[in-house]
Amino acid sequence: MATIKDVAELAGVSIATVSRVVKGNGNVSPKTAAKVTSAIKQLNYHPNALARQLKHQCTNNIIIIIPDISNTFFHEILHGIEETAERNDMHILIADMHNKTSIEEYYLRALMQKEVDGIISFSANVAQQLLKQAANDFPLVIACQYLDNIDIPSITIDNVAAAKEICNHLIASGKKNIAHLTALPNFLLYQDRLDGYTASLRENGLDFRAGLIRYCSPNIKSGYEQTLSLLDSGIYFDSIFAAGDTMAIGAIRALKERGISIPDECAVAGFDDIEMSSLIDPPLTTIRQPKYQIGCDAMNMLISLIRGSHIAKRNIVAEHQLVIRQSSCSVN
Amino acid sequence: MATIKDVAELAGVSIATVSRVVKGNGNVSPKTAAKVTSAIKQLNYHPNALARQLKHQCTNNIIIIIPDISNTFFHEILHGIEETAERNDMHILIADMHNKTSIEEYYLRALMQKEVDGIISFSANVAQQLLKQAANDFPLVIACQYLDNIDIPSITIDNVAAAKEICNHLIASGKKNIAHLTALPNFLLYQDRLDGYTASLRENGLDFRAGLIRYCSPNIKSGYEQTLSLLDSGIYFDSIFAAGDTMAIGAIRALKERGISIPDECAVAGFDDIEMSSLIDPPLTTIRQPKYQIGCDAMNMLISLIRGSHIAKRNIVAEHQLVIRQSSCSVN
DNA sequence: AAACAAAATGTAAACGTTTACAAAAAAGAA
DNA sequence: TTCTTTTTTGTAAACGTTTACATTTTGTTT
Repeated sequence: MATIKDVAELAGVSIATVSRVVKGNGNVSPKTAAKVTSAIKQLNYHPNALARQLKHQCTNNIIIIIPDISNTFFHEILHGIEETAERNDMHILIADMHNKTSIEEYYLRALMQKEVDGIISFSANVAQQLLKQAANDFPLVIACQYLDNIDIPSITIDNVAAAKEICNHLIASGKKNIAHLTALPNFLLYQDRLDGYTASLRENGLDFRAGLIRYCSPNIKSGYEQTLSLLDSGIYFDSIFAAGDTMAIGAIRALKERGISIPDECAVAGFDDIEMSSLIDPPLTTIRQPKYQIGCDAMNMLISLIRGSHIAKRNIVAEHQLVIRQSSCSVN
Repeated sequence: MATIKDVAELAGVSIATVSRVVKGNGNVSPKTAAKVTSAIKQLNYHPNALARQLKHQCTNNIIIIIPDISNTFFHEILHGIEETAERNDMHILIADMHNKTSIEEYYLRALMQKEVDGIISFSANVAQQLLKQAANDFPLVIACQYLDNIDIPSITIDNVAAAKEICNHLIASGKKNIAHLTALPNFLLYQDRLDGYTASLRENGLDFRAGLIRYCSPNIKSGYEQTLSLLDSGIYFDSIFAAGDTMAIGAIRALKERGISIPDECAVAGFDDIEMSSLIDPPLTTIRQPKYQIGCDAMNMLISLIRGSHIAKRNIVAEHQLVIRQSSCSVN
């Protein structure tokens, strides 16, 4: 590997001059520039990024921590992030946790070690102590994750209110026995949605029945399996609220397979409004999150943090929207 | 930001000693270690990763370049990559090109500047010169992309043979008018699949008709639209071979919407065997790529390149498999 | 041709680590 | 106690850049 020194030697100039040529803007005479350029070509020289970053104390790289990249929910958010990043000359890299918290921890450490300029995390699944410490001294934004009263820059919708709203809708449609598919509550947001569900029942004078709650992994297969198991359990229900569209899609598959009519015999509602939800049969009633906008806002927030500029709001609550489709209402 | 110097000063030792304590293995007396540890805590010191990497000349980070992260085809491959990486203490980061070649170029440059230890790219959509140069001196593996006779470590299936095989299957099922949905041929692999299609026609004595070829973006929506446009064109066809499952799924949606029975009036075949393909109605006939294995192999290859060990095969051809489902055969 | 200003180049000190090597301190053996 | 050996510590030179400052070269003005 040729270094700047080799180039300087070959071109017969000082390393400072080489650096100026590489950077482009420095005052260097055309003759010298030509000599240097030729030496660079000849040696196939590439400036070392680490040395440069060390000197500049910044990398222009930022990392997005995603719990599971195959969850399509994140894709549109990523668009928003990517486009905002590009406008600001930042480069984003995605760390797929694959639901392993060790990965989140690793990159939070990388942030504190200045290996990257900032992080947007869609997980918050490590020791609160670590999160707090990272957010305190470094640019970190938590998105789509509720945090129990620690002050970290964040953006999220109001999951409790949204879940309540969609359950109220089911109840208003005449359903009184709502089953709930949720995911393991290591993510607080599933806890929030469960809270919204119970709040809705309570406010409508319905009983909470533990037998109607099923824990899934947040994917189609698991939603499918848990719905079958629910059907086999013999417990009566006339609707399903799944805390994620993937689980809801699995539920629809199971119901159809058993010949149960949707929504008449059993209505289904999801959460997130992923792309597939409007395409399946029947189209899925769900909560739409302003995904693209969340991405943009999260990135803008992070950039402000990196630049040290003032942040108007450290905790943004984005607007959600109830999207009613045929899975919950015959007449639309 | 506290540096190693600050810690050394506070603890009253040399920076070498601090370094030894941080690293963990060095010979340092318990008393000194305690002093240093306390100073580290007190100053909230985190070693600078860039300085460390500069010294070590390696980062343990490798980048995966993906054309479009929302293409589920890549997700299972990523599993293979991630698990192999973890076993080897490497950390992977995903660069989503979002189909912009500028991003691929940027990270190839990052590789040459030693910002990362290696790259696996699922794109090859920049100047061949750049690719060649990068692969020549740095650890780079191209996966799932055919490269026109340049010698770069790679792994791929035989796209021509696979496409031929699936078209032969359609023809053997009695279809004689196969439409083809393909994607813009900036990716050579689509060219390959088209070649397989034409080869199959030729070998079976059927005419190639340009009107049966439609160019899509490789996603559901575009497959849907192009199929509708094909139907509206009035050109007769009795089957569709889509060069990707997402396009095929769009095609199925369009056919169903128009009340055309699958596979009797029109058979459909895809390519890739993504998760959704076995779940839709009717299940999709397709070519399965050994995705997980491709991920493992690509990563292992890259690790060998990084370690400088000998590589048995620089160009791996993975085995594909024709998966026949109901979208092409009523009786299965 | 001398005096000056402007442009081009070089020198050397950073950036924050790691690590050979040297030196000092502690422990063990005689 | 004195001499070795072992353990612990420190010194200083890397790693490959950038950049303030000093110096030299070039060009302009008189």
